[in-house]
Amino acid sequence: MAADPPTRKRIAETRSVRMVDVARAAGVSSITVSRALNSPDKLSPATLRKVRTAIDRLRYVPNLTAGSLASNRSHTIAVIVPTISNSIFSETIDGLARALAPHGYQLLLGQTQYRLEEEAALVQAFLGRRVDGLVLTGVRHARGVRSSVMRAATPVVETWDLRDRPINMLAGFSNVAAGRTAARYLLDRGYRSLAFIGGEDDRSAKRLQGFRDQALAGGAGAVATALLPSASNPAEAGQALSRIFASGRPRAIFCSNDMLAAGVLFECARLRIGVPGELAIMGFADLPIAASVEPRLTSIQVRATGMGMLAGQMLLGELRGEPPRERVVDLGYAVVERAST
Amino acid sequence: MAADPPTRKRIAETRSVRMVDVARAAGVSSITVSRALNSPDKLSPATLRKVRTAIDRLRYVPNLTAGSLASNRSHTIAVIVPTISNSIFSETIDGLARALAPHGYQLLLGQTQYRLEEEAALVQAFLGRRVDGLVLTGVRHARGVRSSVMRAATPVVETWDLRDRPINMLAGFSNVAAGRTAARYLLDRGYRSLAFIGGEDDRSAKRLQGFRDQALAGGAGAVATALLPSASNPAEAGQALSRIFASGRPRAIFCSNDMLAAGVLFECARLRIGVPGELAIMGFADLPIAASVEPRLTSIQVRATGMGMLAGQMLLGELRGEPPRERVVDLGYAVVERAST
DNA sequence: TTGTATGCGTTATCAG
DNA sequence: CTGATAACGCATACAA
Repeated sequence: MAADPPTRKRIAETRSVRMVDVARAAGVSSITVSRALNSPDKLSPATLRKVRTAIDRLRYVPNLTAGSLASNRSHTIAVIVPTISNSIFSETIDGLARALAPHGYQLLLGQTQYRLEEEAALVQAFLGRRVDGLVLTGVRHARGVRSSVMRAATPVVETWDLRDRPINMLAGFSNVAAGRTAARYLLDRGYRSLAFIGGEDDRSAKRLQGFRDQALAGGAGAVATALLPSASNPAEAGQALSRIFASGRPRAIFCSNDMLAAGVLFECARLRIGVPGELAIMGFADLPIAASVEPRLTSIQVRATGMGMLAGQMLLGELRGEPPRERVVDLGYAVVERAST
Repeated sequence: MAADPPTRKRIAETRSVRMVDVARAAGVSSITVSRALNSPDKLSPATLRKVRTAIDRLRYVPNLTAGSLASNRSHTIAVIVPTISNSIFSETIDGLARALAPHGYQLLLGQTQYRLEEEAALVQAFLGRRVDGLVLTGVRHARGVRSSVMRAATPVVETWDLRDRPINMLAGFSNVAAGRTAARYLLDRGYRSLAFIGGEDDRSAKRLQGFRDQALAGGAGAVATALLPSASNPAEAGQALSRIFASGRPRAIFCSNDMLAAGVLFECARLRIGVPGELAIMGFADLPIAASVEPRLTSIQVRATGMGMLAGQMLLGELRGEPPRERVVDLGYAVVERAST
């Protein structure tokens, strides 16, 4: 009893029920118990019943650690994200979890707080745990990550960005192209002076790059820019707006995350700035909140959940030994036009 | 090389580098390598250097699965939440991860989708993995959960609610009392007809219960109520508001989550309903968005992150063998008054 | 400070 | 369909 130290001690000293104990109770060998658990169809119904009865009676809980060591399969997938607090990533994790759960795979979670060295340390730790697969965020990694993963021959899926030669597999989209599309969309609607609010991370930087390139190409001037450390706090985005206003009044603003866009929208409400009349706002990711605020936010939809599910399916396929049809899947993105632009 | 099937096969057939290999290369025994990894201060500087050189040269990655089996310590904590998509829970997970990371513990994540049987299955799976600790959401569990956990003598912390006799430890607050406080707060400000929008889960139900009890005791009539399956989608909250309006116009509404409160606020903007002039809105959890919307939301702050951190500290203490000072910690809650009421 | 012997609980292999 | 035996790779206990 965990709540009761003396009792607990007694139990801890009692050796826990093992497979052989079940085997003895059922009058079979321990390998038969193993099969009852892992491939029940290989046993006769009678034996199976005996074993299951013994398992229930002894309340046997198989030690999966021992199983992992023996079989060299941990039935564990690790996912590494910058932070779980940014809902774009929790959506991806949710999708991944949903894809894996029916197959009995468990999820190990690691957060880098947007620091590459942290990612490298996590990868090392997860490889030590002999995870069966790895899901990474982004395509830029600390040196050593790529080679460690490849040496371990662990299947990996990179997400949330695109490139030609992934470590192993990739399910993502082009952030640069998405940024370009945002600029083109705004330019097409006649907005000439543009601004950008986003995070400091690699992917946000790429969206900015695409946005800026297209703005220049389209004849708009320089893009007023504010970069935030946290990347998803709406209040900070509101403050960033003031900083941008300090050096001029853009006609439209693109935010690299809907939470930031929402923060900008709320700040406009406080400042009595009409949206989209005086300032058009465009978000990114198409989170639930984008469709809920007033006016509803135009956004770029990126299928965060789908990315997680696809990553899961790619890993499962690889683990089953099926060669994947495509190692790089570009899930694309789509402009969702609403009232804010 | 994961990207290259033939090579991969070759590597898979090559036996991976083990501790003995490092030991041989360094001219020591394997236990010395083990100590270099786990208790380096017990080795002479010279030996330590030799071993580390060998580790680097051979690119040795310790097999933590084998270590877990031998030491009966997995350095793994499992956390089970209804869903990671609800940011109140991702905050708690974040706090937990932050508390554990410096101590080398990894996090296993399980989602129940608000289903108790799912929780029971996850607990079973995690106990099989011999996690060193378990963090559960809420105090209501499927039958068998309590006894399984106690039999395994695995430290466990329940969160997000309160009760006298936890399975083992608890870091939470009283949802019933929080609901009462919300009602009292609104009644004190003269709002007489009250409404509630929340989820269908146990904790939301308790907030409603407290809210309703206090409303009755305070002389307000029946509480118009809408229960949502998803518990955190702002658009659904907006629709729920219409349903409530169908049977009358409350003067104030309490939402069991700030995301829902925000959705109600946005719907009011669309319907041109003044907040708080015509309808006062009160949220729950004090998420970042509460302080960002216009008008800013009055909310009940519950320290979601702190709950996770405390849960982590309680587990770490227990794992170090320190008897906890308190098995039940009530983290309380606080009304954060803003412009929406 | 370092080493030896042994066990952790399961699954793979091969045999029957 | 069932079983005997040998790994799996590391840590603990004890010894030197």
